[in-house]
Amino acid sequence: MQTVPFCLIQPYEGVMKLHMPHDWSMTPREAIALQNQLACLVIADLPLMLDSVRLVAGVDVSVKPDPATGQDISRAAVAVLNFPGLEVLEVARAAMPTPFPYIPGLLSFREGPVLVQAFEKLQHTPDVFLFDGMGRAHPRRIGIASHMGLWLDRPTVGCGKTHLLGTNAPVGSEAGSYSPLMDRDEIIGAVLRTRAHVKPVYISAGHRIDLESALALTMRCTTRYRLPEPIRAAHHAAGEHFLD
DNA sequence: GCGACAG
DNA sequence: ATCTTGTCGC
Repeated sequence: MQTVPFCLIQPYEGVMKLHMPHDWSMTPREAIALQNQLACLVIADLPLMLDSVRLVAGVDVSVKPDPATGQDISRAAVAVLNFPGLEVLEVARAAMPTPFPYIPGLLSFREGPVLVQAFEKLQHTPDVFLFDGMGRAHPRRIGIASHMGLWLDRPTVGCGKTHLLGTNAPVGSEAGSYSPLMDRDEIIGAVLRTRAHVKPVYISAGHRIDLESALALTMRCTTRYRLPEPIRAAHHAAGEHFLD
């Protein structure tokens, strides 16, 4: 009698429901038009009660050329950690040919498609997602964290490693210090020193969360390193391990 | 025209 | 993002 190795049994569909399906194949000009349409749906003034958070997800994508064909392959990883323990409970992955060039302001059209595939495999329903990139701190107020937040209909936070938009005063040297990130008269995010003696990160509300909650969550997800643990776990999973 | 520009 | 050598420090 044939038996299926237990470790190979994988449900085809996960438990996450996606709420904002739309086509990803479009020109940069059309992508900008779509962003302008979707931006008004983003909610960025909703407090998130951290005491009610049980699961936090980190999201990341790596791009590497296929050794054989040379074409770029995007690999997405979503790591689910318990909170506040920050132990990795699940890692969902997906891969596909990179569908869109890197254009500042249009990152979600490059990384969104493969991320959606990874979201569909999740066996947990995270209370909040941390993204490697911006949320509202974006020219049209809809960076990848906000855009994916609409698909997930769950709280999302943008945590970028470098600057995209906005101005800010110098950030204090103490862990937890931050300066508002301004675009004209609007607060679009904050530059946050997660640890002493490290470069600050760029935090912004993604969707269904406010900036204050995003900052507090980021600090409570950060332990020994500059970046919060969920993102580190996702980055690690998207980079090295690749068996799909 | 020139500089800036998430990952 | 990825490309890459050495180097400083626990």
